[in-house]
Amino acid sequence: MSRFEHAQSEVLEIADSYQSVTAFPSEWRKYLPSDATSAHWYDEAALVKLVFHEVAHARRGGVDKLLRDFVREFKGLSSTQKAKAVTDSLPHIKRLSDFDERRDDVAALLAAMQAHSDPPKPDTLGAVGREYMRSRLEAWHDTMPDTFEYERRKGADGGVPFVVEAASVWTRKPGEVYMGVNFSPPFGDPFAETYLECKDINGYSVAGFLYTARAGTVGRYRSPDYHVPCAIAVHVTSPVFAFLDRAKSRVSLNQHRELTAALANVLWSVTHRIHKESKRREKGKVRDTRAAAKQERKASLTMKAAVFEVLPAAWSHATGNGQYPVSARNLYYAVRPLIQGLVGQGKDGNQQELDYSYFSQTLLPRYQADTRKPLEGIYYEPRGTLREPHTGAEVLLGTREVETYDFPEYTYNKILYCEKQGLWPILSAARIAERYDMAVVAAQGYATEAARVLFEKADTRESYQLFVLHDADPFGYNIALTLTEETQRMPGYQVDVIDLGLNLKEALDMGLQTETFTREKKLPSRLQLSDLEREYFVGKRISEKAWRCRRVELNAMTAPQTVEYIERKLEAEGALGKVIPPDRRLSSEAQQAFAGMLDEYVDEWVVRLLGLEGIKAALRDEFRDMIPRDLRTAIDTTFGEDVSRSWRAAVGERVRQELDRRQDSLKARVRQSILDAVTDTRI
DNA sequence: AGAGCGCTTCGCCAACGTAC
DNA sequence: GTACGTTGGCGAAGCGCTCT
Repeated sequence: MSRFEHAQSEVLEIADSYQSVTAFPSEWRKYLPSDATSAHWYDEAALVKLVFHEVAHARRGGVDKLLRDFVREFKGLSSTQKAKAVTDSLPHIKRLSDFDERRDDVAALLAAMQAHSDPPKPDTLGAVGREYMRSRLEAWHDTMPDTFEYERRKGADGGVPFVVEAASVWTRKPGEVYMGVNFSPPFGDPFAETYLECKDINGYSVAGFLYTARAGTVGRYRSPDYHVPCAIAVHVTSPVFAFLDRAKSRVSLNQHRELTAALANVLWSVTHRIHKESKRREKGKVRDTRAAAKQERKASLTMKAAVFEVLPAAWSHATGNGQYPVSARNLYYAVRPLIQGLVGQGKDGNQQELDYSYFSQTLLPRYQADTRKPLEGIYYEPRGTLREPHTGAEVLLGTREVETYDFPEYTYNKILYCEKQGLWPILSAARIAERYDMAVVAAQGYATEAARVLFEKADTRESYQLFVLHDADPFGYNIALTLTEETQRMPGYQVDVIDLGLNLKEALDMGLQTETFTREKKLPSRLQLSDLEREYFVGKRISEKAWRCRRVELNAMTAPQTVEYIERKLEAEGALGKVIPPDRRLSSEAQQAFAGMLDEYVDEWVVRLLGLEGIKAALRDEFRDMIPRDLRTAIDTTFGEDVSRSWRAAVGERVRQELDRRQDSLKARVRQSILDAVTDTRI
């Protein structure tokens, strides 16, 4: 809504609330529409309008006035001598209808009439006056003593006189604005679109001006409660309003500089004390609210502080005092209700919410770093998998899994970290892990803490060769970097990791396809880039904070290319050979294998020689009645002893009971069967 | 001229967002 | 899941304006 429309929309509201400040009849001299007007109040256009209004009237059967009579109706021109002097200057005009042929002569008429009469003084217009305004304002409001102010200005605007007066009084309850024009309440606000300005106060319409002066009382222009409540009276007397038709009035007043300036002036005079005091109170108010907000903030904690404060309790609650292992997410759910009431309100005025990733990725690690002791039993969900060659074992890279993982002896001597999980099927099919005795970590992007703990262990406590495979883009490079060097989250971490690439130059030399991507962040600051890499990764700026860059992804290679690439790089980087343990281990392995295999061999031949399968079948048949029937009772008994067992276990146990009970006779029968078999001459 | 106040600037930190 | 750049709010410090 424009300022104009805004002002306009207030007009009706204002009009409704206005009351006349005068009561007719009254004792004051006042200008009435029926009073003679002065020639000085007209401009040419206004006089033309008046003259031809008379001419039109004559056409419809009215009197076609003599010019002389018309002139004498004006203020200061009623004497016959002055009228003669005016008419003499227009010898061709007898009656007003004569202007029909000579429209231009109206200007001459106006000039002559103005020349022969004095401009009327504003005093002739009269004013409501100080005492009357005081009595009215005090009658209508509960006012504060010694706060009444009154100001009057007289003047002329291009010869048209005016009197403006205004009064104000401090009230106990918010007051009103009373507006009068020529001793009458105006239809609308005649100043609605009039710009009023005095000193640093300004505004459209009286209400707007008063609002800026912090003495607003009407509708949307009402000042806030902490301002000085007041009532204002404004009165303007001027024939100007008689000449302005309603449609034109509001806009036209902007032309009346003297009048509007005087109006703004008297308004300023009667409101500047209110203004000052309101401003003073406003400052206090602002200070108070600021102090209150500050107090509020002090009373409430930041999210971080609140989380740190409740973490011990949340931990106890979530883990049952350390009884159970609990994921970071579960701990988060324990923290959430506890910080209620500790943290303040967010920007939207609602209680601030704790974001899971903020909690788990920022606050929880920082808390543990600050307190220098990890929260017992809290683990992060695994992400990524380590696959051992030969054994087929898979290790999920989670906190707990890595903690309990023991490197298998003489099984592999290399670990490859691969940024892309999708590469695993290719590596698996190519049997790279087995051919190089190399475990493969298939991950997604940045390594988890667990993955890096594993690497640290493999590098320092054991002596594995570590490799990383990544995209030829800034983030791939950074992933490789964070696998080697410490980060905020893992201070002190330092592991030798061999970078297999993808290196940008190599990728381009291989003729791999590049692709473009949009970067909306700075490059990771720790990267050391070659000129070529800088050209590709810095890219071209396409907007305020976006760059168009190029990269090569691992996926740009075909599967055979990938395999060939990895093998080539492993050779080039001096990958260790296959795992071969020392002599002692070799012979102990051989002994173990020998013993194991011999045992198997003997077992098998004993079974065959004695015909054990036949003996077993015969005994099964013979002791068939040992199979228990009271199975449901047995299950009930077992469950009663230990509810964690299964029905299968209960049945098995019952069968064993029966076997144990009759083991002597069983043993005897087995013994007899074997003896029979041994004495059998067929062996 | 000095006190008091408010505005601007700067650095810090919590929190968020974007990238993998 | 992790890394780290960006944002936004706050307080401290410094400066300048206003008022007395």
